[in-house]
Amino acid sequence: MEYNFREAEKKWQEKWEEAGVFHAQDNADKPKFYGLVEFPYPSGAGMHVGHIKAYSGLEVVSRKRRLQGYNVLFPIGFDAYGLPTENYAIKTGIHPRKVTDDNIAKFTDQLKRVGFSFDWTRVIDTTDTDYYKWTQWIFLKMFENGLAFRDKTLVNYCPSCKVVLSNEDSQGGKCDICHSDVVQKSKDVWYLRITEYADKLLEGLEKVDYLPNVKQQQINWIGKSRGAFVQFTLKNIPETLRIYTTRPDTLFGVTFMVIAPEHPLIDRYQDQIGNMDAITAYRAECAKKTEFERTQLVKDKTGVKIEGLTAINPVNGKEVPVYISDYVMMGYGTGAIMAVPAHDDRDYAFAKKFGIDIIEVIEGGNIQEAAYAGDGKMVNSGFLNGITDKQTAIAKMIDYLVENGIGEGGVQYKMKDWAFNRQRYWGEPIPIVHCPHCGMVAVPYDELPLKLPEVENFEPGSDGESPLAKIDSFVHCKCPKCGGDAKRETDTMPQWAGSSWYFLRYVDPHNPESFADYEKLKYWMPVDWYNGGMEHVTRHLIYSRFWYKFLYDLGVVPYEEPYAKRTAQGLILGPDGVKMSKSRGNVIDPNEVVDVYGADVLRTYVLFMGDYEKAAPWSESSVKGCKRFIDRVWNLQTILTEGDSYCAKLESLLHKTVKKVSEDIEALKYNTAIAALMTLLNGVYDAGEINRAELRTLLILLNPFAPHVTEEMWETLGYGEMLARDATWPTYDPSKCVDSTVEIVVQICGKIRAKLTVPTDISAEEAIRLAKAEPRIAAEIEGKTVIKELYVKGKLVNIVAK
RNA sequence: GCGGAUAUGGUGGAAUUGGCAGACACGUUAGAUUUAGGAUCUAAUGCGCAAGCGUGCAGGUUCAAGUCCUGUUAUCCGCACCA
Repeated sequence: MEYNFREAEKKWQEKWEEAGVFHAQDNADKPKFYGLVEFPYPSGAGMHVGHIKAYSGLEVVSRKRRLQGYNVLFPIGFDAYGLPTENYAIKTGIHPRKVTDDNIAKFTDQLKRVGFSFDWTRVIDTTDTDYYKWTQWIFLKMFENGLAFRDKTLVNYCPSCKVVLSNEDSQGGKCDICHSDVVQKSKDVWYLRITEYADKLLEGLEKVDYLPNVKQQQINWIGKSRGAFVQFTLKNIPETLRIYTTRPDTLFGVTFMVIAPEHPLIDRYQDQIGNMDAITAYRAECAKKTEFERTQLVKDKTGVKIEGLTAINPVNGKEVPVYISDYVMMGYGTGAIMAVPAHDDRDYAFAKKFGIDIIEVIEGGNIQEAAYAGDGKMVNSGFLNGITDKQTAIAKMIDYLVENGIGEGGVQYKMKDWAFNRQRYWGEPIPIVHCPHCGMVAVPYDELPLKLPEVENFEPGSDGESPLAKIDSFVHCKCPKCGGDAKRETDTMPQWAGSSWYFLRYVDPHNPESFADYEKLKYWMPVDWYNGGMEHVTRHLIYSRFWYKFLYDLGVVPYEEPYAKRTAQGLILGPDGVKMSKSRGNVIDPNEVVDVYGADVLRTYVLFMGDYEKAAPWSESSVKGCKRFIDRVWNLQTILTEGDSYCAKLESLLHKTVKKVSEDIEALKYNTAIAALMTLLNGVYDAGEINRAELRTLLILLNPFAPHVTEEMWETLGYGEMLARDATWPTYDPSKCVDSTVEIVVQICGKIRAKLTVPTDISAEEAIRLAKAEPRIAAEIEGKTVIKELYVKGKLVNIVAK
């Protein structure tokens, strides 16, 4: 009797939905488990198998938890604002709302066909007014608390998408969406002051269970450094030049200063600069370079000496020249540095090129050859001379700076404030009104949601203005404060906004009074386990932690961290071993796999194909292997016998399998969990029969991976109505995981010479005696001196003889 | 350049505290079944005719090393002139 997976899968998906078995119960008496997967962006291309792998991990954990008696929240939703949809709308003229709805319908259908146990009563859509009302609400709270502000600065601008991008969206000088070169542009933009939470984000990492490299990436991204600010007086100019350094201990080795091309000092003292023409020319040259060029041309240092500007080293009164160079960034520290060529590679390269003095202040390197960044004895350094410990020297110097009022210790972060707006249509409107009298005024809370107006043309303005700016009825409004004529903010929020708090809405998705009820949050939060892609570890994961911590400070969410545990799945590569992409044509559509082999096979394969955390190529023939496995499970019916307890032949194997599968699922080792189930299956066929009690255990263990076939067998064979609702996860007896006899190897000097079957609890003496009694071993040690004899319990006997 | 990871059969990948390397699959080969193909079942399958040799490479520690130590190479990922 062949297994009709098409019929069975459809049937069980409907039954689960009818019975509501995967609905999370609020405030239930059971222990809770909140498993979270990154909700998809509903693109027109539909899902690919990578999504399936990403969701299958916690799908298995969630199903197992339910069988273990947990109240499980395993939700799904759609992160639906974003550029691809908008660009598609521009191209086709179809409204993004329609595009989004169609795509969501497509994704929903695909997800349901795989049989994921999501709670479909809690689906959220970030473009839904009931949802983005609260996104706007959180933004206004940030605005109220000074965390959302507007500032004019150089921004990363994508000329192709016509949008301002955050640093995170323009890594490597390429637009994250269309991959064209990003240019620098001066613009008035919204920022979220994420830097204010830098320390909290850093400290919070100590309390959570994230993969080590996830933590490390966040630490690097935040990029905290300790150092000192130092004031250098300028000759003939009534102003000081403030610099940041991590090496205040090398202050005596300063031979020049460098300021960034955009440094404001230059504009203020143009008259006193002898070579303003050359400097203006250099600045123009730098402005032309994209961020990418500027950071890529690392090898070659360029710059211009500023004639007429001389700085005075505050620790020794020495006069040093000031240069302008683009190896110093305006956006980090103070945009000015003290250069110590003897002990910094970049300063060294610059000094060599411009023929500037190099003064050694730390012994240990050869400054004729290269800069020396290591430790050593301080020399040429006044009161620091003779110190050999860097930390002591730094501490002493900072004390000196403070005492003399010329500087202080300080910290800097690589992380910048978050550019929080896009000049685009398909995003949450920023609920702010610009009033000529009152300035920026928040839209009152009771007017939320501020709905996205209908427009005809989604194309952004040529100067990078939002399409909303063209809608008069939207733009013109009354100031909520003074009632006078005012204009609305026309920028929208970036793609990352909606995903920064979605996990909170799942807890209470239909609440009209607040983003989520505090008591429900207290029950469900924090997310027990969050799985997603490595690519979201520095952006989404930091942003959402920031929003959550802000809400925590407001007192509207409990607990300090949103996610207790974070893991990441590896990519599924194309059959050609390269990352799947439309352009390469190596994308695998999950629907096709479901059609041909069934959902259970797809689910099993994506978890069996390799280490869950590593990338692995798709292999059609390995999919067939999983198909064979499922069919062999189905065919167990042909050798089923009666029996309500494990028979002796399979007892130990069953206990071992329960242990292995239970433990491996928790450790993200789905591939070996499935391998253990295959081993069990092979064992059953070797035994030639399986009784009802044994099959029951096998079905439950396999259920999280292959829920349809196991349900179908559960019902057909009369175990009950519904496995997912009625079954209990099996337990194992550790004493039964051990066999009564074990095969050990006998080694001579570490080389295997014989194998021996002995009782598991054999004594060392007895094992060695038996080993020596083996004819082959006896022959080997004949005439030699036995130096050492070892017995490793249940493993081996090793006899060292000469 | 900095940080992190990885390296095991023809392929994907397994291997507690160091203790039988190659679990489980895929593929391949042979056989059975089948009109044929496919599917299924059975057996074999690291390399070598052998003694032996085998976990990127070179050393080291140990009775014993994929695992620990030192050095080195390659690949991948993240950050990248961050002072």
